[in-house]
Amino acid sequence: MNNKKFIILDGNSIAYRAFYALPLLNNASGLHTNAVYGFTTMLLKILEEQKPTHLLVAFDAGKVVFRHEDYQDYKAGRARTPGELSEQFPYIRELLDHFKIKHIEQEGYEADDIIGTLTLQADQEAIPTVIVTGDKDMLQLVSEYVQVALIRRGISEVEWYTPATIKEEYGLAPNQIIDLKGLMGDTSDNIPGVPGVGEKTALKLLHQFDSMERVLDSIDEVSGKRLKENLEKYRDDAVMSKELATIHRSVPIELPIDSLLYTGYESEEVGKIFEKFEFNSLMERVGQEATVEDKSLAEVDFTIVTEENWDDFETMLCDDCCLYVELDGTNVHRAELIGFGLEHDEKVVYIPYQTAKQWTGFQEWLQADNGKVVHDLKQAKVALAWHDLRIEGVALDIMLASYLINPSESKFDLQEVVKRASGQTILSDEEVYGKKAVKNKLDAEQVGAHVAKKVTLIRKSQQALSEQLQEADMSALFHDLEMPLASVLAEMEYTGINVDLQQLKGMGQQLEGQLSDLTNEIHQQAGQQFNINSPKQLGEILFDKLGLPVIKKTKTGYSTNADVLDKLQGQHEIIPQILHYRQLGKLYSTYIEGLIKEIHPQTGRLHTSYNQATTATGRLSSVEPNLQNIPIRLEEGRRIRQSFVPSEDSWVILSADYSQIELRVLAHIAGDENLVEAFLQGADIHTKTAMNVFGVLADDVTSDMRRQAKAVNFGIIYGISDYGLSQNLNITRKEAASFIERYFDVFQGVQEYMKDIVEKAKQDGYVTTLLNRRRYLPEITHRNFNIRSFAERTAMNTPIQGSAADIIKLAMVNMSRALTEKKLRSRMLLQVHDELVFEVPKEELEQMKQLVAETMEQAITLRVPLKVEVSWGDTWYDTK
DNA sequence: TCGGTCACG
DNA sequence: ACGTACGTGACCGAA
Repeated sequence: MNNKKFIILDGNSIAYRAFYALPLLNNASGLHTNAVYGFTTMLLKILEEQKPTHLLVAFDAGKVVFRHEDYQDYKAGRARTPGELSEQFPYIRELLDHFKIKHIEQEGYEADDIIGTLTLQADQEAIPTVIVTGDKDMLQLVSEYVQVALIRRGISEVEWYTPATIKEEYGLAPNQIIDLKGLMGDTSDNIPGVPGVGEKTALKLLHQFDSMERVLDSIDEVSGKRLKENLEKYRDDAVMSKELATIHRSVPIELPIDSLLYTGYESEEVGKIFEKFEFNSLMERVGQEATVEDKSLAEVDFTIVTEENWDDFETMLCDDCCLYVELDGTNVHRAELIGFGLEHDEKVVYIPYQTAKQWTGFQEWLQADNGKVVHDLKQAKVALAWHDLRIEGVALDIMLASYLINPSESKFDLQEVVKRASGQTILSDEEVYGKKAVKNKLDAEQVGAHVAKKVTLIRKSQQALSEQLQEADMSALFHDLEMPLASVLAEMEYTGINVDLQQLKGMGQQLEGQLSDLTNEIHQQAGQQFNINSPKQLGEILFDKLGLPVIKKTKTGYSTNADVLDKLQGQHEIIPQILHYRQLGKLYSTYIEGLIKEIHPQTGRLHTSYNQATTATGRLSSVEPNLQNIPIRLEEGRRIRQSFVPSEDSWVILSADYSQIELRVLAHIAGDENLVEAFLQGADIHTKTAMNVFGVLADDVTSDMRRQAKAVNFGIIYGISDYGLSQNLNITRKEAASFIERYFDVFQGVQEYMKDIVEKAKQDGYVTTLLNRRRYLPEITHRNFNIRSFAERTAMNTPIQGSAADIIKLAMVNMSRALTEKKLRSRMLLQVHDELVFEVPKEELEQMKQLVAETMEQAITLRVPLKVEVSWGDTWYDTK
């Protein structure tokens, strides 16, 4: 019986991981703490989850490591440890001392070798042991008693390795990991390996021959001429690489595992060091109180307005008020109105809905043009509309202001917005009302107290937000675009779009039949019943039972997405059936059942909610239901649109979409001569691109060339990478790179733009759209290549996507005004990023076709014309 | 609650 | 040190 648990941490490796995964944190005295912080969170996780009885942290010694004696270039390729990291090592040791955790470094040896030596002891003494590291090489030490916890995805996760999981992932035993590395090398340590041998080839060889030595002894039997030559030629490198990769397990240290007994830390001691590093957020985890300032707002004095006393408050109904509308329920179209919070000159009242319904003075004030300040104007407008109330005259919506100031924030509910603007906090609705919204059941006193705080904080946030808008030069964008748009959207949402329920149900029945047939056939072909909707079960059928080749893996197992299944086409008759099943299943669950559930009981229509403060680029999004992703690309799905119909007889659906708006915006912003010229000529842009990229005349552009050119154009908009394009087109990276090169040869202005915008983002820390919408990109200077690259692509894409969003928003505001001015009965119903959908009485059709096209095309003047295509029909499906 | 998948621009 | 196109939301199964 052995109830010991020995954990050994690879100190350098964890610190490295933490350093590169986290932004450079500073404490008040300017000390960098990100590696220390990351190390600490990992340590706490280990202590809490694993409860080790014995514990040690091993570090590399700062001096020459013995491997250098064999191979001068060992680790030469690796960038020198940055000063910001090396200065943190002493602090990590100090931290460990406060935790009373032993740590060790041994002159001339790496942490690997110390760990190798100690785990050998653990093996011999049969002590269950875990190595915590970010270094895959350590997998060679795995055994019956020794597991590796490999740090993944930054530092947020660990993946556990036992002999069985290594077998599963690589088909190798732990000691073959060094053969693998000998053959394939490791660029990060500058271990050469054999040129042309990557992980795939190395694994194939090892599966066939078992060890690197056997591979080298049997080169004759290896398939592939080039491979044979390389193995022969770089034989010595392979041998040396394997030696370099081998962890030495006989470091001369006298350190019995029994001496590493860990009896835990003293909360107070650890608290002291956390205080030094300012790890406030971790205090509670070690049993110390976090010394955070109390920023919560004190109780606010308020009065509940009733029929008896409302005369006393008439004077508050004036020009300088903050207003908050309290709802019960999350869906605004089904929500109950609870009451109103009103603030003027530091006086606060709470007006229960019942009172508001009676108080005509208040209702008149609601509609008056008196410069109210609110949070979420659109929500207020829609909720009030459902209760036959109207609100007008709002000058400032603090939610929208906060969104413009930084659209990348994750939340814009009142609590978060006011916290950012004023620094003050109040309880969340959930904390006040409990999990389910049951505000009706709380008395007016309790609800009033909460609402009074909310409206008080709107006031406290107002000024800071206005100033920040001004400083960022976004006042015009705010007042002339986003604020009016909120009202336009409110009307669209409240209007809703009519659906033909019978039509939907009919399609549903048809789909049910097809799905059940498909299910039977798939089960038959699989030879057993299983849940086709479960990627896990499907993976087991396809790859374990039917033995199809594994194309891609996910974190949790086999990948079975459409890309993968496409590559398996032709290998088994089950594949096309599964693809078909997936397609129909999606239609049924999301677009038949899903939409039917959302039909409003009172109107029989679909009332979506647009989120005006969600996307980082300035686009809208649509929820409950999402009407911005109704199928169109495949005919079977497209028919869903047949159930989107006008709400009155002899009306039609009219749809207008911008043609190539993003590429036109790019042409304008980049000022690229060729691209501008192409649009001025009215050319088919994808054909034009194909001509340039493939160097052929218009008549010689094949449909396949056009398809590839189209993908290149998309790639350009997304911030192109050769890898991304190669994935999309299923071509090699080299081919993709050459497409891109030829594109940039022709469209040099575009290339210039891409370079400049990234440079500008680095300078300013943000990028902007045509209407000065801003998106911050702090990660554009990140040390981690991936994170930085992502920010660079975002810098290229956001001005394009965001400007297109600006333009259609502008068109919507103008269109709404035009409808009112011209007293038209037509209604704007939906926005789908580059498309507007209306319902139109036939008498207005001719006028509307003109008006919509003109309004959208003239929304803004660019170096290139904007083009709008208008179509109409009896259903949304027929607008093509 | 999270990850995989898939619908849209 | 190290994986990828940009921006979303809904549904399902598995934990």
